[in-house]
Amino acid sequence: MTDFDLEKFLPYLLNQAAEASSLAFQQVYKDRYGMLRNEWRVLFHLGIFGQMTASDISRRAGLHKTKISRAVSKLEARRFLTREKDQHDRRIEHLRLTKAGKAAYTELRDVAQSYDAALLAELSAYDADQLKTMLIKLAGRQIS
Amino acid sequence: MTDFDLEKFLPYLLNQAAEASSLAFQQVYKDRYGMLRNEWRVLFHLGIFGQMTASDISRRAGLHKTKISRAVSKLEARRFLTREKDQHDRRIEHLRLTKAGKAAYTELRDVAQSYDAALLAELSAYDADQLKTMLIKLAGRQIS
DNA sequence: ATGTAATAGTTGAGTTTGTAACTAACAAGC
DNA sequence: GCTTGTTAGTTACAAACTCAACTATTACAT
Repeated sequence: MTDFDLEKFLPYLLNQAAEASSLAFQQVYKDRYGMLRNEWRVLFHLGIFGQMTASDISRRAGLHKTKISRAVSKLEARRFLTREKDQHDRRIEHLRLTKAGKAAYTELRDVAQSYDAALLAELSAYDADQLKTMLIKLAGRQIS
Repeated sequence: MTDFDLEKFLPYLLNQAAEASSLAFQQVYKDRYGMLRNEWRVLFHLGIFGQMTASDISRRAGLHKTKISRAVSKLEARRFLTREKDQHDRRIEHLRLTKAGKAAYTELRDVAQSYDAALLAELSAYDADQLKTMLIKLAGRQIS
């Protein structure tokens, strides 16, 4: 009956690794900031790139626009970001972190950095680099 | 503002890679068999290991028991598996694939195998092996 | 200018998931 | 025997996701 090694099937294995490696970080943004995964992602995009529109984030993160829309609403309600209508195209909203949003981002970014380092600690620097290169190759898509 | 490389943050990167690499396979089990992710996983566990209990699968797959419970119900409704109460401990149900379940498993397993091969085609055999070893290390968890 | 298509973003209905509480059966101590 | 605790599995309710439809605005073709 043992004819297929599920644990080595890449989509499965990647999911296991992704969930396991997200767990501890999730505790932080969830328990400490009451954020969801998509909210954290939006926060980081704005923290890193500054002003962006919802569509920009959607394209960059590979997240559906409804997820962005709801995440933005939540973050706005918590006063972590502000919206500003574009002067020339009034369909567009420019999003930007507030002071509180930036503070949250900075703190979470620091957590992320040390957490990432801890995750990679078991690997050699060379292996870590190889790993990320291969993962980037595998991630090379765009969902919608 | 560019002080953190989100695309190289391991939990994020792993999620992106996992989603991208699951996409095409998902089409198959979803569109062709109307299955969800957890149903597919349960099917595979039973296909590979033969008779198991829900708890066995839960421990092995790192899936919460409610997910297993629901997946098992669906698969049973579709006549892909049968339940049999244990003689000595009547809390326990032994799960087993039906003929139809085995057929579905076999077909999906073949799809999975060639899909996995296709995913890894861009990598050298050595790299592929390295990748899986590292992912297994990162996945070394147990969620509940 | 006017009709058609495309883009930005939101909303709603149905589905799936998460969390906790629940039933049922066994186990262990007294 | 009883009480208490543990394990197997299900269910209920709220939260989150999916997908399609919707509004508003801009772009483009005739």
